[in-house]
Amino acid sequence: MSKVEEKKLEKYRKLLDAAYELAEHKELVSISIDEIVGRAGVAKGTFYLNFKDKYDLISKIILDRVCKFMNEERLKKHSLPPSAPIKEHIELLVGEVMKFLKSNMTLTKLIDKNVHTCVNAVIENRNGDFAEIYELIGDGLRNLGFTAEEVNAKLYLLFDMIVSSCCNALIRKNPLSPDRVCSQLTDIITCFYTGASLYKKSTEVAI
Amino acid sequence: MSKVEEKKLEKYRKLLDAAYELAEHKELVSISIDEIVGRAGVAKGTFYLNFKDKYDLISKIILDRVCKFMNEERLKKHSLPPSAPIKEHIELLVGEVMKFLKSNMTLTKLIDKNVHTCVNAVIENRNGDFAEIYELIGDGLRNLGFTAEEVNAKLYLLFDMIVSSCCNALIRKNPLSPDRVCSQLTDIITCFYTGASLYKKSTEVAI
Amino acid sequence: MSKVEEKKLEKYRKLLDAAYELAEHKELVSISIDEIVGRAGVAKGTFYLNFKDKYDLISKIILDRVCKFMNEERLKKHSLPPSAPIKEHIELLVGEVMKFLKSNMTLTKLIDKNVHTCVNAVIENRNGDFAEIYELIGDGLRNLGFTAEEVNAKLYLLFDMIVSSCCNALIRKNPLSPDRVCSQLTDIITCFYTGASLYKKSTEVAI
Amino acid sequence: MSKVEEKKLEKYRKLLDAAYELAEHKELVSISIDEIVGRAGVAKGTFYLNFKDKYDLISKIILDRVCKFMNEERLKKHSLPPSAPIKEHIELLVGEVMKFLKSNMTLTKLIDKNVHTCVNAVIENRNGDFAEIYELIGDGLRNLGFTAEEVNAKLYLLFDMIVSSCCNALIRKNPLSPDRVCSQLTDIITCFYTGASLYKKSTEVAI
DNA sequence: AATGAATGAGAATTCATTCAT
DNA sequence: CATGAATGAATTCTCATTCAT
Repeated sequence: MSKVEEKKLEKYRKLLDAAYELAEHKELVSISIDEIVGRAGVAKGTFYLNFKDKYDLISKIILDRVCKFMNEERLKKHSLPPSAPIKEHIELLVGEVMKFLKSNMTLTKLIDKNVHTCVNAVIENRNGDFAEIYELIGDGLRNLGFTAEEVNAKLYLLFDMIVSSCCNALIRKNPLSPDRVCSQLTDIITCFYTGASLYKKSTEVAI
Repeated sequence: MSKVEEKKLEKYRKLLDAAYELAEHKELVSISIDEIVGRAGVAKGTFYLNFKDKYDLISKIILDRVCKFMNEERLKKHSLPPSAPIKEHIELLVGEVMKFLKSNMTLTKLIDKNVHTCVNAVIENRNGDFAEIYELIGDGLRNLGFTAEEVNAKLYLLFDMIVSSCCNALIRKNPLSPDRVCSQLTDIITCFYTGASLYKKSTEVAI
Repeated sequence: MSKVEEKKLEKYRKLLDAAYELAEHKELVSISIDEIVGRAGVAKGTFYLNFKDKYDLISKIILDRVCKFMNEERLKKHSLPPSAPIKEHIELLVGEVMKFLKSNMTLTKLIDKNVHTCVNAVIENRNGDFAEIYELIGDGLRNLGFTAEEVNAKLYLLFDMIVSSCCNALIRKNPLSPDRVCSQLTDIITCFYTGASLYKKSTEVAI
Repeated sequence: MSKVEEKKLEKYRKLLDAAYELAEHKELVSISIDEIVGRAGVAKGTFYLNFKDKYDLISKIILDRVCKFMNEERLKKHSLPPSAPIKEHIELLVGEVMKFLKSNMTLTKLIDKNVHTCVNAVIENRNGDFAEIYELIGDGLRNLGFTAEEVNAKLYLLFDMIVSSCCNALIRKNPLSPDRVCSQLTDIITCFYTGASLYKKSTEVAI
């Protein structure tokens, strides 16, 4: 990377970080571009060299942060042997998503207003440890006989429910606490999983 | 109701409707109070006599509209005998929610940005035909042995998933079409239901 | 007029005058709304209560000023008996337009960039002494046998030439001085007038 | 021309053309240098190597295009024998100016805001077929006994009227259609011409 | 000569809110 | 209660111009 390109990238990062830091104290929507560039220490025009507008910036912040999550050691460290019961894998995933969001409340507030931006970003860019656990759950469903397309659809909706419910619990606490949400989500997904296996078997039988 | 009160209420309704009609063409966030009072045909000061600010107005619009949904004939007309298989009840509910939102895209866009405002409004104010179907599904879970609190938590999360996913499908179409979302949601919830019955039984057995 | 309406009108006038005064030193296009409201001593929002934007303001300034011209005594004072030769009427009109513009260079610069706004404003709103002289010339043409529509077209084009050429002479001096333009315009229009009479006669004869 | 000079000229032309093409969709005043260099495919700094600013560019565009008009075959193709009645020469000139502008509306809009830039450019740089027809009309006036200076003044004012009125008719259509403007301009100038011959004769007699 | 990243002053416009009538 | 003129801070975004490479 040339020196010029490096400098450009540095400014991009500074803007991303400045915005995130400001979002810790105020809603990003009500933070002005002036404040962001002021904190980043760049000229106002530079903002528009990097982002179309504030909403573009928000998308890019979310993408940046969730990519980090997916490579985090945390999923690996606690990770289970692939042979562990599916319920434990679900519990691990749900629990780690919640923990991650809990320790990044600023990000959580951003995601809460942009759930689908986040879900799409995660699924389209999945990699690292997250990708592994994601595939594992998918494999289970595939083994039950669902087509690849059905598996994707189900994973998408389930992951959407996880993200949306975790954010809601952390922000509004209400009507369910984060812990309750974790256990209920695990419950629901496990029941679904169990039911799915039955459902498939009976379908097969029916045929 | 006195004549004065009637007039006041009429202005309140006019404001609500004007805002909703305007939201059909533009994002409500970017509609000014000026435009709303202009279309409603009342003075600007009158707005502040009725609402704290624009966000208060948005909440009241959502509440107003979902209350109408819950009393609609549609749920009753197609309604099944309570003895029908649970899957059919779920299918009916999911299908009718999607149909309602599809024919109220303006409302759908509002809800998409305020999912939990909507879910809370619905669950707290549930009545009419919607309440019946809601109770029916709850009864099933209760019969499986879940505590009232657990039933509420599960219904909340499931309903949140329904609303959130329907809005997403209708607005972004992507990655799943509305029809796919309906069938997948029904699938997931039915599997969950089936699994839940097994889960409970095995728990009981385990105990 | 109520007190409130009076106050509103006063602010309107203040804005019109402030803008005109500022235009004496700078091009109106490069004067900011800030400067205008600053000089007028009203709030910035008030500007937008009165004008759509700066171009709307410019049109209204031109209209305001040319209406004043049309009622000025100057045309009356020197006025000729209607029976005077047409050339003298034309000379008077051209001369007075030039004198008026010369003593209102700020207005002249505005009109130079908006010739047709001005010509339309003048012709549509003509009244006072200007209207009289305008009609007189029109009468002459009508007497020659031109239809009303033809008379209007010719007057429009001739007046357009007068305004456009006077502005050009005063601003660019070049290639013709204001005096040369006056005499040449008078010449051209008089020749046209003379020729028109011949032209019409020969047409009649031809028929 | 050296290779370097050729490349430079090519960039100059690209900028001129890019600006003109952009002006087909938007007012040139509100087109940014950024857009122009973007479309031309050159760097921003290059713009300033070629033009002082945007207004310099506009002048150069007008000059470039009207020079093309003056060499067009169209005037020659339809051209009349010099002995044809003067009215036919005027009609040809007016008609061809209108046709040219009609088929170059983008240019017409530019000229409308810069009538005198255009008129000066045309008269100072006249050549080709246009120069011929221009001289022919001038000769007629000279033969009537006007001095060279008077002829120039009259031609300037008449040509100014032609350009200004054609632009106005094409852009605002109102109050006169392009066709009406053509016939009225021909009428006015022909009447002027006829009247001028009388006028001159009577002056001579008077002397 | 050519580039294009960076600048930052500055312009237009909006809009929630107040308050005298 | 209702009105709507007035406010002016705040915000977004543009853009001509510079200058290091």
